[in-house]
Amino acid sequence: MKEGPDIARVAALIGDPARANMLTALMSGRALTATELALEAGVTAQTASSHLAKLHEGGIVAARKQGRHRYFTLDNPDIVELLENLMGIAQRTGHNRVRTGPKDPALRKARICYDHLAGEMGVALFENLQQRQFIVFDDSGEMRISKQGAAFVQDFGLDLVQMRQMRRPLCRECLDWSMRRSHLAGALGAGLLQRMFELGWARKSNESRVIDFTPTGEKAFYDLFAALPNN
Amino acid sequence: MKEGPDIARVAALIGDPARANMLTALMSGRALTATELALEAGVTAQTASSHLAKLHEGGIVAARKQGRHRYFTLDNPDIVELLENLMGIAQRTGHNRVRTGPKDPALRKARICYDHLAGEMGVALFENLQQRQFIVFDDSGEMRISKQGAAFVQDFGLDLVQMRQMRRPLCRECLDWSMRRSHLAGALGAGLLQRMFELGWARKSNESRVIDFTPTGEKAFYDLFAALPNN
DNA sequence: CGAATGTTTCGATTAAGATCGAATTATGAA
DNA sequence: TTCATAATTCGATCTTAATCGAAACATTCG
Repeated sequence: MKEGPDIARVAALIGDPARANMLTALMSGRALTATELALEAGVTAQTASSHLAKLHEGGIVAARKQGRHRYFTLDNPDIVELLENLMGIAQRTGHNRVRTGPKDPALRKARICYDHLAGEMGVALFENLQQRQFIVFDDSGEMRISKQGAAFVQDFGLDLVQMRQMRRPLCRECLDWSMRRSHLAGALGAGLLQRMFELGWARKSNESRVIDFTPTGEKAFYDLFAALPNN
Repeated sequence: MKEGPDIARVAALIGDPARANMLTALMSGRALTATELALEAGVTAQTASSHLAKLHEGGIVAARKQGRHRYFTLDNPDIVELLENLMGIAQRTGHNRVRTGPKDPALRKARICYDHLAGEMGVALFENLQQRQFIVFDDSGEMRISKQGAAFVQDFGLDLVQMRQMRRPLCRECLDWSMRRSHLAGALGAGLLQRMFELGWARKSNESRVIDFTPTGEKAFYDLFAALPNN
């Protein structure tokens, strides 16, 4: 009865509402200070400090001191994956009283999921890339980028060679809890969003996970990522 | 501060030690009764009943009534994935006082991880398949089975065509918490273990997650899965 | 230096929920 | 039917930990 790693320890750390709120906020991929996280979680700074100490001790978040601030981030990619996983299950098993998407329409439309695009636009992007067979599933059911897809994203300005050298998988599916459909994660998902920022199509909102697209940026997005296969 | 799915709800369900023990036991892939789970968790039947009601209500476990027993299983593959994920993190972030593997040597050697082989033999299997390039990582970093690999497993007696029709991915890596290295999960991992049972190489232990190999079975296993690439 | 801001420590309070004994319901066996 | 076993419900107890006020500590700025 006492074999194996102590999953209760880790799960309990995430299982407190205040801490879960903090972790959700950190899914924005941004480093946040203790005070910001306190605000996000709806608790006082003292309480937040205690929670953050626990999360840090437990290896869930990493802390970095800078001046009189302490910045926190999620400690490891597998933590991100765990939280994504949790969100999917929480969404699926949540009582029906819960609305199918976030209250905030902007959040539902485009938000950051750690470092890639989620929400309606994220799902649209993913499904378009699939339709055009830029992303395909091979025999073993694994997702990968096709030759045409590689050409397409390089044309868009991504350095595929460099991205392939990262230990992180290039293509990964991530269940979108607001849409209940998949969007693109992995190095490719992150790279595409990064490039959209560079092109000035969009920028991160400062106080939430919303991604703000400029009108021109949004038009360019749909021009490029809503094209049909046979165009 | 209150956006998105309620991950705290799910995490808190897993975060209680008694419930975590039950879920770990269910990772054996076997359907267990309430009493068995009570024993496993080290609590009385009343307490277990209350926990199981919560897990069921929360969509974590599925219940099936049979006679005067109630059998419980993990409700969904993504729950299994979540637990595997949690085990990996719990192992990685666990304090060093924790030994690097399970106490029970048999458990460390070969155990069931939901429906596939884990432990030393699981890791050996996975690494051998990789060495012989039966399992390869393609450009996008995704794992898949090679042509030679497909021939090999079909020769072993698996029906690849049927396995590919399952929605479940064929090859998946699963971090082995006792070895801190990967073993093979997914439909292929499950199929291989299944076939080993059929061949009489091994059988599930009745009261733990240990997989008992017969002497002949173990020899056959190492003969087949410890061969070098150039043999 | 002193003032302001960010963070942590300490201590006391309080709320949530894990636990079990006793009793109850359900099913199968004799 | 009667008995035994499995599972649940109820009620009471008790432990854990979340919370915040007050105060201390750290760092930057003027």
